[in-house]
Amino acid sequence: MLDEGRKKIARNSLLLRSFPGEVVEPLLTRSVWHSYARGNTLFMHGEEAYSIHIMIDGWVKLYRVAPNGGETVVSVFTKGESFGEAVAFRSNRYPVSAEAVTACEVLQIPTSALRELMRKNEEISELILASAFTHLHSLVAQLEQLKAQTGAQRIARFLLEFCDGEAGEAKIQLPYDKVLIAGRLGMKPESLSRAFSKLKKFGVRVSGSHATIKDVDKLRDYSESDPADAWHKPL
Amino acid sequence: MLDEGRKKIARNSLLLRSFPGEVVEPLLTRSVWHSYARGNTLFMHGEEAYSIHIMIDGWVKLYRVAPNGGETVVSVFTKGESFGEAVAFRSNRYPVSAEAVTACEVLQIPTSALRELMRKNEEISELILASAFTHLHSLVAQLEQLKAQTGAQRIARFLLEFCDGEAGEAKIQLPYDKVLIAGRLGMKPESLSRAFSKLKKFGVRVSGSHATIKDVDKLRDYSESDPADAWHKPL
DNA sequence: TGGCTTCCTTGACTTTCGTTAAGGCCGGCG
DNA sequence: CGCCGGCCTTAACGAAAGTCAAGGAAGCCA
Repeated sequence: MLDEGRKKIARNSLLLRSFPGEVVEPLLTRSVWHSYARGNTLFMHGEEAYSIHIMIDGWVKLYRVAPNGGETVVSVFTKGESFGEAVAFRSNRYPVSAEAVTACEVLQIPTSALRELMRKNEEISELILASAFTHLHSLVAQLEQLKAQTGAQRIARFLLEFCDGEAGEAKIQLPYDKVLIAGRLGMKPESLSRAFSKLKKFGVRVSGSHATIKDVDKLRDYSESDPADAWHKPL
Repeated sequence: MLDEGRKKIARNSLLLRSFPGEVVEPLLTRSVWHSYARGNTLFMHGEEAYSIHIMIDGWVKLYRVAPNGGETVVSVFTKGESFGEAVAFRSNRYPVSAEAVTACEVLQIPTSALRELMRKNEEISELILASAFTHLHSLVAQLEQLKAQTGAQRIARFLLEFCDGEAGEAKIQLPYDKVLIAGRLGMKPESLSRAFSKLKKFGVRVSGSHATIKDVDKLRDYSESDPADAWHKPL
């Protein structure tokens, strides 16, 4: 069941922490707890959605498989994040599939419980929509990056997301394996490798799942520069 | 003001036609009518959103400008479609900019009117969210296409969207200029040209803003095939 | 320890696409 | 009519990324 540590993470999740305090406990009571081993499927594209998902631990990827067999990673979630809010409103079908990429623990709130709550508490609708809007927003950002930046720049940006506010040197733990990072950034693992080596001359070292950035600001400059200009940047 | 023809289009728009009949008229009365010349800006990225937009005529593009200056077309809307629903819930800022790509007419419903309505009528929240969800869905589809398909395949799919259900031969009017089509599909105009000529051997002719497809099903096959296999497809 | 798998990297080759530059088509206008 | 300016196409080149194939490093298990 739900032990206190897990409950605490759930209460602090991006979605629930904006909820008025008195509604959270009843929601948790009605929620379902699930553990998944690496490689397990949470749900498939086209399935009907009965719950929204809050990550307690581990990593989950949302992906689609194109008619031609190519897999597209849409997003990757971890502790405190949530997905499936948009389908919670109407009984709807998932537009993507979800798979555990590490062992993970997920809290699942039945949409029925949420809808009931929405009816009693007007504010909840807006909060849930705000989450959906955040996802929409991040998809737009992803589109932009994919169209306007080179692979190496996308990785740079990806790395920078993990050093919050730090300046100068930063050490980073890569959160999941490189095949998935490549997928998330829209390229093949081979291209990822090559892109990493390009970043060496901007002060990035990678070994195993550990990366170090010599100068965060310099890397940020690079990640926002025009690809066409990148070659004549001073080192 | 709102003449009857325009009102009719508005009432039949994807958003409003799902609304209960009695609430539509008051909404229209509180709405604002706008005409834009080609090239005019409806709103800019970062501006605060006071209304949602329903297209009555013409075409509007939503786009973002990356820090490095590159423009990304996020989506393109025409008659009967609407955008900006997601920001209507909370007073929020637009995540994209909007520009008229042809002369166009737009109906703008103040978010205040909608919110008032949402409070009175529980169902409306869900309907608006359904719209937002549709957009989210189409962004996911766009991501997938961008990552998993070649330029020529994306154009094929784009063309196929305009021949609804037809089989065999189809004639299509390209809706806007090729620079914008290229942007919408994530490529440069030159690449679009080249891709069009690749499609010749799949029975696609383009001249000016007019295109003909000899065999819709064959083109659909091509658009869904694995890029790696495409070359040994029988003609 | 040795064999095995999994994950990652490298290299050579090919395709795709952006870049640059040049030229064609066409409609407006003097 | 002839000139001009958009808009589109073509070609030549180079950069970026996918494909194919080989090999290295780390971990697991007997």
